[in-house]
Amino acid sequence: MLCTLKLALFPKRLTNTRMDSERYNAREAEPKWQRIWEETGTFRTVNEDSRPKYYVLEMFPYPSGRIHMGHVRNYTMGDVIARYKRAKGFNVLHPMGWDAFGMPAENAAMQNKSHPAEWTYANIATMRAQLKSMGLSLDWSREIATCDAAYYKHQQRMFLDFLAAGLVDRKQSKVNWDPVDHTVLANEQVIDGRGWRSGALVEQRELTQWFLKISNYAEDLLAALDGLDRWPDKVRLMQANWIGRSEGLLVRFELAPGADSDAREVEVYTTRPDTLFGARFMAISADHPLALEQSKADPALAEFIAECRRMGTSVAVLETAEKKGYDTGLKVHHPFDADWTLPVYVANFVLMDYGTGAIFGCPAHDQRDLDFSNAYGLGNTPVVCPPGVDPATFTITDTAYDGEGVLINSRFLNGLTIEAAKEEVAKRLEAVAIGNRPQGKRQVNFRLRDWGISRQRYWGCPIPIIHCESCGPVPVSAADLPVVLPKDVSFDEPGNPLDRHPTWKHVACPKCGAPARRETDTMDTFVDSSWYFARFTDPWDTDEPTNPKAVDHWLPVDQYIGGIEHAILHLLYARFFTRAMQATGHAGQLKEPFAGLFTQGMVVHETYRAKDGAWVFPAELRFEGQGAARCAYKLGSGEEVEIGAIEKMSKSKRNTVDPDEIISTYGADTARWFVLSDSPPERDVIWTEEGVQGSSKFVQRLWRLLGELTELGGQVDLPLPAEISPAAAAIRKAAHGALIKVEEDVERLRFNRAIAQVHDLANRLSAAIGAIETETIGEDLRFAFREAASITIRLFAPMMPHLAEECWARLGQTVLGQTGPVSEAPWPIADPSLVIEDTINLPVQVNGKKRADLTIGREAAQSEIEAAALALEGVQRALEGKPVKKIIVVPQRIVNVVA
RNA sequence: GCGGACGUGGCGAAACUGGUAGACGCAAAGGACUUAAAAUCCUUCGACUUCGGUCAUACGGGUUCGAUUCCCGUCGUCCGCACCA
Repeated sequence: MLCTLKLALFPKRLTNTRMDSERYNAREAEPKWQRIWEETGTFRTVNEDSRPKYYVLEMFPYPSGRIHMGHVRNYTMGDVIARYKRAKGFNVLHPMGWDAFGMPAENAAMQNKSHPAEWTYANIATMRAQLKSMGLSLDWSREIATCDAAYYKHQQRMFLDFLAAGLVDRKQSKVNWDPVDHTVLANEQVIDGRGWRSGALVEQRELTQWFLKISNYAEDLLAALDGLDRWPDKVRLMQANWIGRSEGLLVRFELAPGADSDAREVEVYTTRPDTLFGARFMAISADHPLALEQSKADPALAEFIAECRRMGTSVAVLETAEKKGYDTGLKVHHPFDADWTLPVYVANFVLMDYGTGAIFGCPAHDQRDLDFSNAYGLGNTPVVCPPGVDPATFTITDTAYDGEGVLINSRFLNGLTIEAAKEEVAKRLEAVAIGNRPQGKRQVNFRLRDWGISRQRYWGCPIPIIHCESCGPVPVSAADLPVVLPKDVSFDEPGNPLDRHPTWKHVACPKCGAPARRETDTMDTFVDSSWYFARFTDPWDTDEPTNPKAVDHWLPVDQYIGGIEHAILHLLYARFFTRAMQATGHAGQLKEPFAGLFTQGMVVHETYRAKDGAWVFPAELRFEGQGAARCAYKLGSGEEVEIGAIEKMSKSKRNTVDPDEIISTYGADTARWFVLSDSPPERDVIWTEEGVQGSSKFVQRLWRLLGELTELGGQVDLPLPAEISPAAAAIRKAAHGALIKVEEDVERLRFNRAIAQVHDLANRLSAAIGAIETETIGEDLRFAFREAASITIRLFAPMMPHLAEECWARLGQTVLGQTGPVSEAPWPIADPSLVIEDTINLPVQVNGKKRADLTIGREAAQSEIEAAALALEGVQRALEGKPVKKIIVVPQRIVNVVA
């Protein structure tokens, strides 16, 4: 646009017109190549192929409306890998789909009176076109959308299979209720006491829910993390913490006689049985059956329990909440001493859903117990004495001791280490029986809870269950799948439209035929994304969710790429689903879904704020000055706005840059190059206008450089002559050296380094061109130029595929025998011998400080190097006549003279 | 509170397994070309310097011939988990 306008205004600028025509025109070239790739099916992948497979996958997007820069970064990285692996001879699977169910579609429906399906499919169409304009090497023939009945019918089928396999549970439980979205949230979806999507403070409610029994696999999900050696340690650690394994002991405490209770005992779970002789009280949860029983005859206790329930579970509440308790008057016997009784409190800090909902309190060695004990005057008994402290004087007042030590005040445990004492207690309590059960039992506990998947929403996968008065919940028969969402729904009022639909839920019981009612809850959308990677391997199968042959062929995903925000939720669910699918015959031999995981950083941008506090888009601003003096002004009014912190691009802060605008202004290659260039891929990248312009300039520079190389390379493709000039050797060295490094960097996903290598190569080739006299170009130089052009194009082709195609096509006009697009060309083969030189440069240090450089034969003997190093002027000066003690020569690296 | 990561020029960053600290890019300064601008090309670019060097990888120690890299401590930033018994 700008160019043509200029030409119209200044028609006399003929020289510039010529210059303009020599510029690379991304706006013409990019759609052209995208069309060619599509028409020739360049990136279509066939399952039956003799080449080794490589499955590269980026986390599929939610069709929110338009793609953002985070998508551009994510999909560019995946595309570089896909294109590189394709060039390396792999049969690459690189599919794309849509995580299409979810709340925003319903919110949009409420606001715009449009149907969620309409909204979603329109967004998919927009975003598909946007992704295509990025030039991604995707196999669009495998595209899936999770909101298609063709997809979710398989999900319903797997739900039924999981149900039959005992992997589904229906139970009443306390759930996290999001009062804004009017739906239940899984534990994983509650962040700091708030809904992960709505940000609303989560409430506790009792509801009957469907659960997937992820806790069945807790042990395996934890243990298998060790084998995921191509996952970031951080993610593995986060998952391990989330699963939260602990080894402990179940201990039964008998109720002392005289208690008015049906219960005979209270069981506690402890990881510190060694501190049993430090016990001062027992505390049970407000939801513990014994507490509930006792409250029936004790109104004060009932009130206390109600108070506990009213208390929120948000961080703020928990941090400030006092440790409160209510003495039930009940007593329990100490397991090792029938004459020793402990009072039983109902306490607000004991959780019903961890362990047994009851603990014994050892104030001396647990801060929380100590706070409680001090508040209620229960005292404490130190039983672990820190090393070097006299047991006789060791006391605890305000700070519990939870470190290492030796047991004291503990009868038969005295003198033992903590570990030995734990073992001794376990052994003794296992040997004692109460009734026909031992008093103690070792138990491994997990923090991981089962995955509640019921959501009171419309736009999700219907749970294929029918509730019958007499038969209970009855699975829909597989032949009746899919249970399709009704289209005629209204979003006029809050709540679940499925539930208030006039006819949809009224069906006959599949078992007895009596009138019954459909389950109106739909599945958590994380279910949809827990198996899509498997569906991609054969998305055409209409009968089965997956084709086990295709699953076994393609999976695990060799390289999965996405944001760190999915470190627990999606990645843990997908790992669980893989196991559940395997148990039900849907996942072949697959153990883990993602062999390699990479979590990329975000795209961040400066924020701008007007005087009235409103956020301003960068596109609405012009900038003046630099550094501290840099200012931003609104384009229309000229009002100065405040330049704020660099933050994640977000619509609310208006610090976004629209990929479409960047692509139409600079081209997709520029955008791709920029998001890869500045920062390491796992770190955040700061989007700047200068940076994009830099990338754009480099696109033009490569276009010119390759034009020159192509021209200098000549018209024929003769072999390399025997006689090679130093200039030609230098060019070959630069090209092959860069090739070796780029290959290594791309393999290790260090795209920023790979890009630096391409820059460096361009600098070297420019310098080489500048240094030669055009008349003296011999066949050796021509060969070197042709070779350098061919290598360079293929090096940057994964990052900037359109530019590469244009350069490749131009080169193909001069070099005989080169046909086809660069997207189908093999990766160049490096010749390492070209990079090795006869003489090397060795830095020489004296006492660890560099004093000189030594240029010496590559294979020089140690004695030769030592003598030459000592003879250097810089070394002699630094030695100041001091005698040399020894000389360290690290071959090919460094010489250090120690004086 | 528990667990983890990180800290390098004006900025984004490199530096392999302990071996020349700052590759590459951005920004900046100077120059060439131009009536001028853009674009392009060339040069400079950690600090100090008596031009020999000296000091520099958050700070303080240690190991080593040699430390951005390994160890200990301090400070700071970020992330995850959090009444988990």
